[in-house]
Amino acid sequence: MDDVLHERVREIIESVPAGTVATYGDIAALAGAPSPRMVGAILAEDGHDLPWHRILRANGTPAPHLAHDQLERLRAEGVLADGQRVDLRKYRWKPEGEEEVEGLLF
DNA sequence: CGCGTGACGTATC
DNA sequence: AGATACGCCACGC
Repeated sequence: MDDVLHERVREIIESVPAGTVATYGDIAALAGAPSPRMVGAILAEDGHDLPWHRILRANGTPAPHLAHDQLERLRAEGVLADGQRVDLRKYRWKPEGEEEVEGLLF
């Protein structure tokens, strides 16, 4: 195994259902990542197969270079964004109990 | 081993 | 509302 963390992050992101979004910090916490930066780094490296468009920043705004594409993809899934910001309070993915327990304890 | 860089976060001004 | 500072950790040089 290259990196458990690597696999973990990918798994978490794949677990995010359509129409929902998660923040880098959430993914990092659920995956047990030391810092949210790793989430971005992993996505930049192996995020091609993952629904990266469902990952937003802490304030509900997507990455600068992807913002345009990201918001459009999200809109197609039912996640309406106010031109720039997404309603995290409404679309924020809430992890199911077993997922976080299984992940954190392992 | 130090330094810069990065799809980040929080605090502060 | 914007910009700045610091922390955080992996990766390349």
